[in-house]
Amino acid sequence: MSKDKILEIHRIISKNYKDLNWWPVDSKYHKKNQTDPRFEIIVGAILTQNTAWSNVEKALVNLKEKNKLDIKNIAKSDEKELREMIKPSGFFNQKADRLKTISNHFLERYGGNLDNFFKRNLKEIREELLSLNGIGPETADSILLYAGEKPVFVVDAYTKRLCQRIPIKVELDYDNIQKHFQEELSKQYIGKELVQTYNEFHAQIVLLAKEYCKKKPNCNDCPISKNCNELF
DNA sequence: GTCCAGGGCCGTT
DNA sequence: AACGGCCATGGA
Repeated sequence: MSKDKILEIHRIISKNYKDLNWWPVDSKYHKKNQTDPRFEIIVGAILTQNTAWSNVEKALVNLKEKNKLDIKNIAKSDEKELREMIKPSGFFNQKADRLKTISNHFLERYGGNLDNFFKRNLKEIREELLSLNGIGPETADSILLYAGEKPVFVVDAYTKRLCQRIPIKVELDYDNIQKHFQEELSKQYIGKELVQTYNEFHAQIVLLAKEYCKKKPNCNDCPISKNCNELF
């Protein structure tokens, strides 16, 4: 077996999971209300922290009903009301704080214009996101990749579990896993294609992990079982 | 009733 | 630096 299996695994699961409409946003809503669809992704990235997406969707519906999928409107909204709206997504007290924090940040530093934020240097804006209370590495990178279309690979609990079972030969902490994926994938892709590959591959890993590489794994029929040392 | 979900923070070792 | 407890809802 080759010393790293990332590219091979990517090749295989790309066949199984195609044309993923990952991180869908409500374009109609944003068109009608003249809001920035990237902010919906940012809100979703915070709301989905350790939370099922189905619960996040309920919160997003509530936010849309009151036109809160907007930086200024969250920044000036009543926090109690905000908590109520995002309640279905769980951890609603801290998440309301986090939405406030990031909205205030974008409003104060960038006049609420995300172009002004995203056009800056990648390392700088990643550090800036990480400096905000409630924005850790996965949330920051989800924002950078899915909202900012930056070449950043998102590592989540699914990715870690997969790496542990395959296994890959790097320490299983966030930075090392990310570095490994980025080194391997950037051998094959550059520029916009690389961004698109990071985007889809993360989504593909989530689907694979939900279907097969679950906590209680389903190795039967798993498309990458031959590339994996784990056998259940 | 139990387990789990597209994490992150904080306090204790 | 590493680890455990905590945050909370809703679906399986």
